[in-house]
Amino acid sequence: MDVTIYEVAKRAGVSIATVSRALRGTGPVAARTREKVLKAVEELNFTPSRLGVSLAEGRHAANGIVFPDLAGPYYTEVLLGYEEVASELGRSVVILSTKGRTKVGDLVKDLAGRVDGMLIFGHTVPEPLVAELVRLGVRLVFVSREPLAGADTLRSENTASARALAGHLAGHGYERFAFLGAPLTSQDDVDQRWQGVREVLGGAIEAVDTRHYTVECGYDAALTLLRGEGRPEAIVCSDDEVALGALLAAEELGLDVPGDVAVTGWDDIMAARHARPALTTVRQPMRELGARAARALDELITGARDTPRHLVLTTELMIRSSCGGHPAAT
Amino acid sequence: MDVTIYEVAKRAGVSIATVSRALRGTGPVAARTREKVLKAVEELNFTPSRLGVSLAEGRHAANGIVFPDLAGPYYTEVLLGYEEVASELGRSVVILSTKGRTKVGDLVKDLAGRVDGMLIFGHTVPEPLVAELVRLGVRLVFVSREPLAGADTLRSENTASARALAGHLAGHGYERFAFLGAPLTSQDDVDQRWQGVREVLGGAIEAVDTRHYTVECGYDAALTLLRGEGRPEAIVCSDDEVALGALLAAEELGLDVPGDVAVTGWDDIMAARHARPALTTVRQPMRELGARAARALDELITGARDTPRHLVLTTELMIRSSCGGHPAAT
DNA sequence: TTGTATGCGTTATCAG
DNA sequence: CTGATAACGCATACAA
Repeated sequence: MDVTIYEVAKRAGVSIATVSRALRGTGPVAARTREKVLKAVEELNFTPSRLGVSLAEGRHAANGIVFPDLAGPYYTEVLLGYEEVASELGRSVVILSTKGRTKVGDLVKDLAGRVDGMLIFGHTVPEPLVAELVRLGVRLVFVSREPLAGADTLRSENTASARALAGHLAGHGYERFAFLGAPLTSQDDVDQRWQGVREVLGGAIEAVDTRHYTVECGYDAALTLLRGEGRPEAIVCSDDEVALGALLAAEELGLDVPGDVAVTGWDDIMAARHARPALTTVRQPMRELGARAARALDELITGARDTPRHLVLTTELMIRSSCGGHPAAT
Repeated sequence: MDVTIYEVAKRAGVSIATVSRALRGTGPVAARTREKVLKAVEELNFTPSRLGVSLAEGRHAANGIVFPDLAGPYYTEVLLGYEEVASELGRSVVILSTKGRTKVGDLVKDLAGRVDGMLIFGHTVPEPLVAELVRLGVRLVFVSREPLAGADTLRSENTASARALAGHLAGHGYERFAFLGAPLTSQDDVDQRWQGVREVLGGAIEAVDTRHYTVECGYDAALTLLRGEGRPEAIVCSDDEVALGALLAAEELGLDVPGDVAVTGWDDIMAARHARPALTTVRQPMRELGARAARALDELITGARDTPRHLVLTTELMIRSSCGGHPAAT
């Protein structure tokens, strides 16, 4: 990456303007001239400097994405959907993980200076900074967060799905429930799920903090829960990984699922279908969340749309065998 | 991101050179002058344009990473280790997934124009292009690949670990083995593992193609294998995910692990420890692979080192219960 | 159809 | 200590 447009121009015996035009087809160029240019480009192995192009075009042709971590399939899937569409649209993606990072603000601002817009997961970024970014005119799309002014938001439906799930479980005749999830910070996905099941189950369900959304944390919390007094008949988990942990805990204790205790997850990650018993869960279109975010960002950046949009994608209740009742196909 | 250094200079009543110096401490600036500049910067909320800085500095302060996919913990872990250290070194990371992508060459070249160097997994990029990148002077570090000239390579030890694993299994008295892995393309990690176990087990082990390194593929392949004639006594899997699939297949068929058939994995992903039975596997320092790659790249880029280095990280045999014999702690 | 000149936002050199 | 000014690499109005 050393040869510049000037060298190409000199070798082809034309001006840099002509080289530029010939390469990007942005203006009239005589067929013969084009050939000369192309030949020179070939011989010199010229590739326009991204920096030069971006500076002149006034755009980065890159999207950012900030996530807390990449543990588990959820963030990964969204990321892949995002990257795929971004790439399709000719945009690179620059990542930023905030896990264990101090000075997130500086990192996010730096990122903002490298991209034309970015996807931010939930409440990964402190609210004041979000406000500042909006004020600075950074194109933003939030995934898994409540709507806010000045940015797109995108999420999967939670409350109604949670109600449906709870209703299904109640239909099996269970009467003592537990909700296993990380700290229920307001406004995020998990909180909405909790609210949903609670609306249906009321006092029959109690929440248990798992600290994190991991198999390990789910396992630990479930172990304690299942060993204690008044073991619940059904455990509704905040996501599939926590649920997989619960499944392991049950097995560890020699409890049959769903015979002794029913377990449900959320997301429908690949492992959910393969778990024993197969996990009843709520399928959320993770990949699509990322893909849509990339498209939305593109609209915002190109100016195809200038008013924020708030979208909620629908989910699907996947009844499998871990919740008991009528056994279903996997 | 609209205010430029000129506006700051004007407001502070100084030249842009002084602003630049005041901000980066790259030259003498009177205390009083500095104050004025800082005040103007504050009031205008000025942040130097990344593009301008990069163009002038002649560096992107960014690293690239190209991977085939992000399915499973392996790539994700390496990526996280990479991003963490890169961030520590003040470098962003821009990603590129090649899965299902046509024109990988163009994408990789574009990426090369956006970063100061990049990490490439195994043989994700066609060899001719690798050669071209090397020729162009792009700083490269390959992870999980055999050494090549002009670039760093980094991998975990495979052959000896595989021999140790095979030896351990042989010590349990098994006599019929199967190796479950994706197509054994030459030179990559899995191939080395296969060679290793083969050296020890010889004709007693046969290879089975799983197409991909996923739980699903492992499950399918193991199901066929375990249903067939001459069921193996031990299945050595190319990685933990395939092994988890094998575990599920065994359970599906009502076979006890390790009673009826032993199963081993590779990588020691989190799920390996939580699997029932806990998976005997070879721990590979995935996170460190990424971290080291970032450091190596930094050395190459800053010029702290100019001759390629080829590193092999050591692994650790994790004997757990899925391989039979003496039961061990998890 | 082609060339000239300017802008894009910094950094850094070299005179004052 | 400070200020012009030349890079850096390209795109693009505007002229010719």
